[in-house]
Amino acid sequence: MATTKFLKPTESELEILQILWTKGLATVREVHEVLSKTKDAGYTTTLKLMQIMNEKGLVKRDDSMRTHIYQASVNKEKTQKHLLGKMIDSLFGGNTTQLVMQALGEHKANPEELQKIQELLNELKK
Amino acid sequence: MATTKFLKPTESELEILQILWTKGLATVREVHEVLSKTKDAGYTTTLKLMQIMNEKGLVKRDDSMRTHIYQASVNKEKTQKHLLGKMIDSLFGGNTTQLVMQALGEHKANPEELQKIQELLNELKK
DNA sequence: TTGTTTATACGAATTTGATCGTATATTCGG
DNA sequence: CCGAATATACGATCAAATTCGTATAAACAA
Repeated sequence: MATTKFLKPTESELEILQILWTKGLATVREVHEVLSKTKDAGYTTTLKLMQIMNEKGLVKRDDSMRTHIYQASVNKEKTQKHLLGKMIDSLFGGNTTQLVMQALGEHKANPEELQKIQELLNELKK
Repeated sequence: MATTKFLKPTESELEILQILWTKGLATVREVHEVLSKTKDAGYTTTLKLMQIMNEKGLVKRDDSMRTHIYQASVNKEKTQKHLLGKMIDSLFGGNTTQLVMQALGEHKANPEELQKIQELLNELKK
């Protein structure tokens, strides 16, 4: 079995993945357009990043046309899960509850969301 | 007011901060002793890291003796809060609920901890 | 057709983090 | 007192991430 090692995306790569996870398919220009709203970087910088991500296997691309079409090749939930686990270890000493409490305490959620969490909590209590 | 900009600790620095948060005061050797249990690095590497952290203001040290005594100079909760916020933004697109759900779903908590979360949830629902 | 725009490729410079060797000073054991 | 152990300082190297300039080719507009 080809055990695909998890490749930790860098900060910049994560920003690009976010965009690709949202858009599904996108060109470098489209990604760059979104990116440049919050970040100050040239077009070729974004291009290079995405080329490297392609080499690493973080994204796939269709280069059958002049303008290549990119998409994420790593799963969003898996990536979140993995990085979240790392943070729980490195920042909260493995204490998930503490992380949850901090997250809930600090960043307010609306009633609907609280309800969703409540439901999950009910499940877990059983 | 001197608005002290938040300095994002690196992975390695975070490991050292963890140890200092636990120990309170510690020498380079003590930190290194703990560190070397999980990490393979030479003594001078740890020393250098801590010196840099001192320059950055992440730690303070008492160098009135030959063997310097270090302590964290950044607050544990504040640091957790800050980095957690960054992760919510960069990895969960600002959606705190999603992070909480993933954290709870994936990493099991015991009944007592669930109870604590329940209490916080009750508070928030009001 | 011809010049402008838009694309990728590629290489190089820069920055940052991590690692370690070596120099030097101090302390300690005997 | 003297050699071994232990401490800090400092500079150099290495790798990874980021950034961008330039070359070149394709598409487009007039």
